[in-house]
Amino acid sequence: MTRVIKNPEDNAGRFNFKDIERKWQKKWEEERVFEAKEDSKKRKYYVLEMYPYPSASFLHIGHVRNYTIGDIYARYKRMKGFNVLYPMGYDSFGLPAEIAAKKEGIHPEKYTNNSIKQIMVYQKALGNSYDWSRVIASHEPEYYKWNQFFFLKMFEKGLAYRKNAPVNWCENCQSVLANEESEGGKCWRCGNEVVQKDLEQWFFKITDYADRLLKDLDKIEWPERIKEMQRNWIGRSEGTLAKFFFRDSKDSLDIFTTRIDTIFSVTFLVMASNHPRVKEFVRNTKYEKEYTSFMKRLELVQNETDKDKDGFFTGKYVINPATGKDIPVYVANFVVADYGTGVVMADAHDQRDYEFAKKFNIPLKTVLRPHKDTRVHYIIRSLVDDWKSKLKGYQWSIVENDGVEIFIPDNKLELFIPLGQSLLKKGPYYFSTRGDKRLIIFKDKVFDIFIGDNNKKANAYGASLSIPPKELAWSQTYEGYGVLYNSGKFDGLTSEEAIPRIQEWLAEKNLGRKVVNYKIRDWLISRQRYWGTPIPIIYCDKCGVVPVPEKDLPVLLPEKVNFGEGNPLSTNKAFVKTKCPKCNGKAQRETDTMGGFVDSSWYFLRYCDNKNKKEAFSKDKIHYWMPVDQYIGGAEHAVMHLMYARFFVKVLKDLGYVNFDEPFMRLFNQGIVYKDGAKMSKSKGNVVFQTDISNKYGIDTARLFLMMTASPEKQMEWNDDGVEGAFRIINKLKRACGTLGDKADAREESKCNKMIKIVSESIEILDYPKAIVTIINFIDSVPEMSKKSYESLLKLLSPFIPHISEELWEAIGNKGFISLAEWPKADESKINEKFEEAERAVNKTVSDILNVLKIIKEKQGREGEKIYLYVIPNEIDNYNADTLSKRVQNEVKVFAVNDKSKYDPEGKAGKAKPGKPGIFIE
RNA sequence: GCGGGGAUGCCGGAGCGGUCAAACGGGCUGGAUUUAGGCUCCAGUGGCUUAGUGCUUGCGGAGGUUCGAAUCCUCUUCCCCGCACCA
Repeated sequence: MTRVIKNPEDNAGRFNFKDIERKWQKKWEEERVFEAKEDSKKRKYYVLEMYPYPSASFLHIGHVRNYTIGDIYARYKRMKGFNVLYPMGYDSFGLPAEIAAKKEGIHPEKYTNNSIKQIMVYQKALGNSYDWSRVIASHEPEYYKWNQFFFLKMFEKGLAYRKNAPVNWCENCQSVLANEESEGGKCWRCGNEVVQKDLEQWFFKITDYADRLLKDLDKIEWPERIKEMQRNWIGRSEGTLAKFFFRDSKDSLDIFTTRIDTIFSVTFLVMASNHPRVKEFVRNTKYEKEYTSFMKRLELVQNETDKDKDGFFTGKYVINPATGKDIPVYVANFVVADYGTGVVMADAHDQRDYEFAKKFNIPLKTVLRPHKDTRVHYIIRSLVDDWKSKLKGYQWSIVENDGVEIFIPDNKLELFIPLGQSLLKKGPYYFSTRGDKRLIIFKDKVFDIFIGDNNKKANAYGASLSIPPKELAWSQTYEGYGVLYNSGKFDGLTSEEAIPRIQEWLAEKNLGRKVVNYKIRDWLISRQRYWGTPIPIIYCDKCGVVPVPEKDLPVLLPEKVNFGEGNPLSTNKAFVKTKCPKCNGKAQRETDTMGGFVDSSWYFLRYCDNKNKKEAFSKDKIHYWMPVDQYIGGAEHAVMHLMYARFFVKVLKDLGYVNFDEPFMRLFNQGIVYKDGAKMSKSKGNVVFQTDISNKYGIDTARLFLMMTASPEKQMEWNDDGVEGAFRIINKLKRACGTLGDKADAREESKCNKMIKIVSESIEILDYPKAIVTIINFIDSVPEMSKKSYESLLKLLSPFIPHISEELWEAIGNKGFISLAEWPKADESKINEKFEEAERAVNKTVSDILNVLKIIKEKQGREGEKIYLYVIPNEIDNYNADTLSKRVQNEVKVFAVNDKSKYDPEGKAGKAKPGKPGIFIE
């Protein structure tokens, strides 16, 4: 399967990749080429990759790809003259270290330090241009001290608080999880089922920032899908809070709805089963039995998608504030306790409510029909001689001589069928509506039709559409906006008009108000694990919850704890037992630690000032470097790290520590590297290691291959064979080095400048494959280039293949690092498209000649004879004549007629006349 | 169900209204060089065909807009990703 080149280094002609890599990596380090210094005169650029978890003691080519994407950008910007900050560090707190500790009997700290040491060796072998003097690791007290510091600041402001709440618990990890970490009911880390538990936990009040987190998304250049995920997660919706009072009581149930326009339709309420008041309602009533059996049923189907509607009557009645009528309160399995108030008003204009009502025989009342102006128009494309008979049983009338308007009483839906001349061609035909996605058929007939939002458009599309027949059913609910009826004084209003009016009306009566609701929940930061930042809180028997005074920070993570006996920190008595900072009395420390996403919420700030002992970072340095200009990382953090970090920065701004709103101005999501159709993983055994490739071909080859094969944002399939292509390109580059000329001709200059232009533009937007392809094309089309072009070429390539570029840069007599050389500028005045045209002409001529040859040889049997070929000098200059000769393997002599003597000293060509093409055969 | 992204040769992928669909890489076929292999170089690689610088198709499917569409519009099928009974 894998083709192995025996000694690639021999083939490369004296290249010894390993030596070259070591040589330049050493030089870069010794001369501190990539260390960033604040310099107010220089424009800064901050490139950052999400800092890795140092668990793996190896790097696979997926890692290599991720790091290379950032390195290329950093190197490019550096050569462009920016003061580049490009750091690396480690997200070193977390569960894997603890698991390894348990398994192998190594202390997590030792395990982590070893891992970091190991991964650093591999990372350094990549030759990336990191500023290694700024390394940070979040498990170090110098780092996590500031987690505690910021926690205390947030505690002061009420942004960190403790509450008892139902939380996500992962049995496997033995810890709670944040909402964001529970992915579809599974633990994000281990995939274990997440269960609900009521626990007292620490939260950060991210909900206070929901609106800003949403609005500021417009300020940043992120992939749309990530922004969209965040928007969905924040889940802002404007609606109404309405009060439903109990009969003869001052007590009420609050509901949240976005569709207060349907309030007159509300004939019952539904509550979430775990709503705190449900138990109270049914206690000691005949409904308690129903409750118990429902809860049992619920558990059984908990993890099924598409559950049937289920629930029970609570025995309570409330008053519909609009109609004044008594309506029953049910518990239903489709109501989410977490969203809104956990109580929903139910009516005839919601599919779920409708189904529920049918099942429990609750009466329904419709109050909405579709808008006049959103009336659905149809075209029948078929020839319907008997169309009138099709409409039998429906109420219909001809409108304005060009259509049929049909009224279906049950559904309050009007259909409009224009009868233009473009219709009535061929069958079959059926009806469907757009917008609310409902489809309608006439009896059992199927109509081939198209829907437009107005008559004219429907006509325009009409002839073109064909919708395949389906078994269609008309759902009984109309869920869209429409026109109100059965709604008292609001009759005749559209939904859009009615919503604010009803809100006002309810507000006047103190029965409701306009509200904005968010889906996002507060960020649960407590973890019942050892390997994390201790939460700096003390519980005093007298004073209650007391923050650890700043001067006592950091609260060090105790070295000795027992694993497997619940919360590890609680097993260290000396740690737990402490004195109250306020009253000096007996007190206990908090034994939960902070989740790792706290660490990663501000690490990018610490890079700017990683050695600061007095503060987390100095303002001056932060304000010089921040925000991160280009952030690179996986999409899996869309609503976790990327949300938390944004929140954290906003908090820090409000606390006066930073002066910007957003941490990452541009975000880039790299794609995943697959092998044999699956994500690389040790357990699947489909891992291609960094060293597999770098030992054989050198790390530069691996980089080049990874970058040229697929756009960085795309997922890619690793293919061993493909590496050789990249390897050949490097060899070609090396060969070109041996034939450098003094001066470039106009053609070369044109091509070179064009290359510079395209490559620069492509790298700028991280379109690396395009940049590489452009460079390859240049090498192929100018095999013997001038030294100047070659130097430009090397510079353009150096971000991709830094070691080899340095080596060749030195080999052709340059001093200093190409890594610090100035990025070439394209001189657009030198670019001339006529050279491209000439090339096209050559290509065409080549195939012509080969065809002619074929004819002569095969058809005329004149093999072995000497053939002279003349071409028009305007189109083919001497360079291209040479190329032509080469490409047709010297079987044919090709030359420009205006330079006959040079190519035809014997005068054999004789009669060729300039300006006239011809083939002369001797 | 909702939202986002896709579908192009044997494969990975360019092109994103016209001047050239398939750049570039891999694979395959033939040739040159070579003791042989590798490396390197050249040509071919959607289909049809009588030699062609010719014809004809062809960018998931159907239809439309346009003088002209892989590219824009409509619908449809399938795939990937996210959210999911969010009122």
